[in-house]
Amino acid sequence: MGDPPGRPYIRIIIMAKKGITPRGEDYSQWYLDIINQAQLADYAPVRGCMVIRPNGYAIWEAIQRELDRRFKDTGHVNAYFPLFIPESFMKKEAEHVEGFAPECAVVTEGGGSKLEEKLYVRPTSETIMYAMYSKWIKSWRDLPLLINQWANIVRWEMRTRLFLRTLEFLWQEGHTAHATAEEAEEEALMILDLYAEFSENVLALSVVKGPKSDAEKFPGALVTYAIEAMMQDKKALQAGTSHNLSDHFAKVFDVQYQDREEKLQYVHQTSWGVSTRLIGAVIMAHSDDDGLVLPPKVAARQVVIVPIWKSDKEKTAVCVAGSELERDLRKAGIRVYLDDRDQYRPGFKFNQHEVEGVPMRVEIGPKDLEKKSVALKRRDGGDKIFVPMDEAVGKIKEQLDTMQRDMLARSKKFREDNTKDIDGYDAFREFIGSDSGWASSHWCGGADCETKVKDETKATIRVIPFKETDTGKCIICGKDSPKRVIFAKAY
RNA sequence: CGGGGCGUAGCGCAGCCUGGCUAGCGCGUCUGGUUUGGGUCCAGAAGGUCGUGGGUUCGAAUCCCGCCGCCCCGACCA
Repeated sequence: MGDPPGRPYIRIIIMAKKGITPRGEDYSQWYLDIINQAQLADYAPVRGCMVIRPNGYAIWEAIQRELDRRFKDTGHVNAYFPLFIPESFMKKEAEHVEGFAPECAVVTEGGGSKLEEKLYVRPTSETIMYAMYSKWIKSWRDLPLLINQWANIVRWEMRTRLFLRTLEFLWQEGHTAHATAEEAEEEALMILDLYAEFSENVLALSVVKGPKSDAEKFPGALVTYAIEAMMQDKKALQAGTSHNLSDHFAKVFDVQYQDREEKLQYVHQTSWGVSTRLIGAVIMAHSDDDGLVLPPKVAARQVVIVPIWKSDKEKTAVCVAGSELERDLRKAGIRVYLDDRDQYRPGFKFNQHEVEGVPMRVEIGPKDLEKKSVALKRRDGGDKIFVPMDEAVGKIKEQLDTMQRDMLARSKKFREDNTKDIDGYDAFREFIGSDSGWASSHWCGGADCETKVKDETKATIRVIPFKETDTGKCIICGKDSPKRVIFAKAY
């Protein structure tokens, strides 16, 4: 990998601690160091592909668990569609093919001979799913159809980055069909809210909701809604999207139903997804120079108990106390691990669990036994606190809840503090050019103005916040603007 | 695809400029002992087609040419 230019000496000294480059020195190296040190992922033998290691996959499992429950609660069911999509399917919807063709992997051979029709490895599953929907949907009684699938997909990206952009990634894609345009719009917005609620309450990631500009919308959609989050380097990261597809795909895949008046109607559809990119978002939003910091709700291990001893007699005593606490915590529904490995010293364990982002550490040593107390340390900062042994479970639970809330509050404050109303194009260029955060600025809605900003500053319109209401003048062309939009550099 | 960097033990690197005899170092791993409230210490051990193909040379990790791969930055994108 090599040293970055300049200051090699300083880097060695700073890095000596845990092999993590400080954020302030090199943000993207810091991100990679966290992933490496916390053993979240590793590079695969194929360019642009990654192996998600157990520590990283556990985060994905938590995301799946939380989201899947929410999908089921709102009436959706899971299914699985094929990885391969016939070329002809991909080419049916004009915008869709134009948007995805350049980044598709295509299979031309199978079983030793050339295929009659090429097979696309799915970059998303609209086409193959809707070909099936066409068979399944005949009557208004078949609607709405609310299907989700957990799958892997492939997009042949030029430049990749662990979790944020890899050739293959894991995601969920929901695909629904409705009788009316209103119902489809309602579904798209309901899912957007679901994503936002999940993002804030589970990932502790504050987000801004709203539609995308036409330039940023999904190929084939009528409108794309998104939730956008701010990373610690003040760049934006799209954390989830929900599309109202209108009847665009229904028309090309002939998804029609007979309504109550016996008339044939096209369905109105939505699709929506979040991916393993969210793991990257969690890492970048919360972690620090000492390693990974995870919100308790996505941590595989929420609490680690580290017993401390000198003699064998002490060892027995603290381990008994430790396993009793472990049992009680587990009974209280907390994911806990008693780290009684005797080949490592406590200091080593402290560091390891900090690097790996375990939200809370509990220390039990001879002094604690004497005082009938335990020491608690939150991963997101603060001093060690001592609590009576018989109150430990309640206190730990309370601390984890507080930590979850504090992390969201910090995420929200950071985003708000670094989002500024910017008026005037000179001020805007200065603001974006100095990587100062998100610019909330007026935009007339014109594609030309949007393109100009992108070409000249690298910033794009991330989202058109629902919240904004005040009118003004477009910072680029000076024409009337209906509302402020968020401009930012993005991942 | 453009710019930059790198490829030597599981990982991180030195050695290359100025060719030479047995290719080193740190971490990790293994064995034994010692330690345990913030990354213990000591002793010993295992582990390498120097990315790959060719060339120059008495001799190549080192010089020359080709190829492959990976990482970082940019254009494209969840």
